[in-house]
Amino acid sequence: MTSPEERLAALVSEWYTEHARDLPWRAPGVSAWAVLVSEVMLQQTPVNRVLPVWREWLSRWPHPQDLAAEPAAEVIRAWGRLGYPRRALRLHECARALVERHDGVVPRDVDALLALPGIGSYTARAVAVFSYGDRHPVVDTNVRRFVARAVAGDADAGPPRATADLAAVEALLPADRTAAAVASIAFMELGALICTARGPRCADCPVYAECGWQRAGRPAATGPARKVQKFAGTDRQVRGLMMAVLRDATQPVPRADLDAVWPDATQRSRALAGLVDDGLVHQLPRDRYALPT
DNA sequence: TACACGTGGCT
DNA sequence: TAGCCAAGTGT
Repeated sequence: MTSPEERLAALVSEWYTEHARDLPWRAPGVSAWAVLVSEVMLQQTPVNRVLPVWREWLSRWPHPQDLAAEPAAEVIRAWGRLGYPRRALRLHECARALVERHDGVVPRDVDALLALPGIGSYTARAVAVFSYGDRHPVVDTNVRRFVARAVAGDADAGPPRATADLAAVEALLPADRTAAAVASIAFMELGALICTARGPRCADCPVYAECGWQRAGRPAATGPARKVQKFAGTDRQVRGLMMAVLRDATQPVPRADLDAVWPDATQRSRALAGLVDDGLVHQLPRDRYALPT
């Protein structure tokens, strides 16, 4: 007897073994630290942009101790243009926490992982599953979309519901922990390559025949459209421009150099204050600024 | 719950 | 072209 849930997991897992991308953090023997770094870099960031930076980081800092020993400025510079540089700062803090609290070893326990800076519900479980092979539901945007379509029969996932989302994915996991880990990465990969947000490639989908959304006649999305983040003209754009100036500088930068990136003085002040408040920028004497030491 | 938080490629 | 989208987290 095969339940519909077991069948979904089996079909997607079989598809994965044949069609998975050959990504370096999936290679056998890759350390938990390397997996953790990849997961943080991949937060809201496309694979192709992460690849070169991840290789550089793991070559430079193969263990948490190596990153922990660096000044924050080096870490932020090495983050380059990956975006959301607070992630770099948190990864640095995470490395130091690993050294202080876990002897430099990435913990296997989800609650211990959750207690680390920059590690949330997704990343904690991703590390426990993809690195240690344990059985936990791993819920990212790809998995939520796949479950919404294949199981619920909706066009898209609704707003995140942490507890319900975890339960919905848990219900799809095979009992065996190794099979569950494969299913978890397979759901993500299917969402990334086939069950995509725009233009899903349903003709190539291993679940086509049992997909709830197909069976329902591919109904259109119902709820309000997900609001897309504005960027042009926002503080985030100003922060990004200022960070680019500071990354490229070899000496502390006068305020005037940061002011040059944006015309509106009120917005400049707010952006810079935010960067200082976040710990991404240090204010020095004589109104000069630099990346944190 | 809703919002802030970078960057760049794609349609 | 302008908007959409990409393996989320913290507050």
